[in-house]
Amino acid sequence: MLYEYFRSFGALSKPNMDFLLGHCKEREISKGTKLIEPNQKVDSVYFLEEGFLHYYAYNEHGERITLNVVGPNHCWTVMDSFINELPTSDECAAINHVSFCELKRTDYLTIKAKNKELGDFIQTIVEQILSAKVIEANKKSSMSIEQRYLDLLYTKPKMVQEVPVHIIASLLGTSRETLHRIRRKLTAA
Amino acid sequence: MLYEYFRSFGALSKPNMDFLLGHCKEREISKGTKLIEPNQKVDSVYFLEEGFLHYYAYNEHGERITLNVVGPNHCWTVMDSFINELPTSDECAAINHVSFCELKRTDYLTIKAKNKELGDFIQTIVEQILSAKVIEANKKSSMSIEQRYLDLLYTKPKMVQEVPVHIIASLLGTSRETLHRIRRKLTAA
DNA sequence: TTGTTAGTGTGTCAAATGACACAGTTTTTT
DNA sequence: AAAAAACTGTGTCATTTGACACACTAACAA
Repeated sequence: MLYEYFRSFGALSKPNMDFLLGHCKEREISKGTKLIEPNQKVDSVYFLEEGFLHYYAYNEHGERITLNVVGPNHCWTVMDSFINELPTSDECAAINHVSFCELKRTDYLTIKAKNKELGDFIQTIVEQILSAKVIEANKKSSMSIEQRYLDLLYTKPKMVQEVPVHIIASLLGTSRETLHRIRRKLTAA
Repeated sequence: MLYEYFRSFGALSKPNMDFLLGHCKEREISKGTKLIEPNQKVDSVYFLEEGFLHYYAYNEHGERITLNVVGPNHCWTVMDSFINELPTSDECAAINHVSFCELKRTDYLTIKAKNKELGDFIQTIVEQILSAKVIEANKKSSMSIEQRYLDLLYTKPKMVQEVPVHIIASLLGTSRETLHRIRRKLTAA
C-alpha cells in the first residue's frame, strides 16, 4: 500500500525503493489514543493504512479547532515541527483503530542524503504535498459550508460515515447543529 | 532588497548569489494592470518591492474570491501552474503602482540545476514558503473574522491603509459591511 | 471643469447561525 | 447487567450576517 503510494509520485529504482521502504515501520494504535501529545515534538511522518486521525488545536478561548482529519492512503505530519525540531501545541488523536507506517526524522534525513535519486524523489513528494495543501486551502475559501460538505461527501464518503458529526462539522468550520440542518435539507431533496 | 530577502533564508557563496540575482529582472506595472490574465500559464516567480498585488479567483456563482493580497518583501506565484506548466483560472492584478523582480521558469530551472548549493538553497526556500502557507491556513481557521482583522492590522498595517476595504473584507472572508461594523466597534472602544 | 467611476459610511430587514436545552440511541466501562 | 459516557436528532431564541439601498467623497478621464 505504501509502495503504491510512493509509486504514484514517479519511478524509483528497486534498490532505492527497498531502502526507502526498509526505514518505514508498521504500527497500530487503538481508538482514542493520542499520537501526538500537546507540546511534543513531531519526530516522524505517518502514512495511514486504516482508520482516521484527528489533527486539532485549541484557540485562545479554549475551543478545540479541527485542523484536519486524515484517512487511509494519506501522509500526515506537522511540517514545521518535523523539519525544525520545534515542539507543537497541536495535538493528534486516533478516531478509530488506526494502523500506519512511521518514518522517523533521522531515517528521513538518511534517505534524503543517500543519493541524488532519493533526494530528488523526497523533495518532489514534499513539494507535491505542500502544494496540494495550498490548492485545497484556496478551494476551501471559495466554497460555502454546504458546498464543502457535498465535496467531502463526494471525495471522502468513508470519512463522513466513520467520523463523528461534531468532528466533521468542525472540520468544515461550522457547528454540529448547522451541519445537521444541511443534512436534513439534503435528504429532503 | 531582494538580496536581503535571499539572505534571510541562509548563507550563499558570492558567485552563486550573483548568479541567482543576475537572473532576476526588474519590472513595473501601473495600478489596475493585470499581471496574470485568466487561463494563462504563470511562467515566473515574482518578488514585490513596492505596492500590492490582488490574487483572486471566481467561484461557480461568479463571485470574486480574494485568495491573497501580496505586499512588499514577499514572493508570489501560482505554484501548481508554475511547476507543472498548467494554465490557471486565477487572476492577479495590481492594486497600486507595483514594482517587482521577476524570475522566469527557465531561469529558475537553470539556477536549480547549476550546482548543489544553489539546488539545496532553492529547495529550502520553496519548502519554507509552502510550509508557512500551511501554518497560516491553520492559524486562520482558528480565528474569528475580528481576530483576523486585528492580526492583519498588527502585522501588516500598511496593507490595511492602502488596500480598499472591500478587498480587505474579502481577504478576511466576509462582506464590506461586516468589516465596517467591526471597525466601528473598535474605534468606539 | 465637468462628468464618471471607484470607494466609503450607514441604516433596514430577512435569512443564517450559534448557543442552549433536552430526548433518544449507541457504545463503552464497571 | 447496569451505569456512565459519547453521539445523534431536533426545537427555540437571541445574535450575527449578507443583501440592498442610498448619500457622500475621492480619484480620474474627457
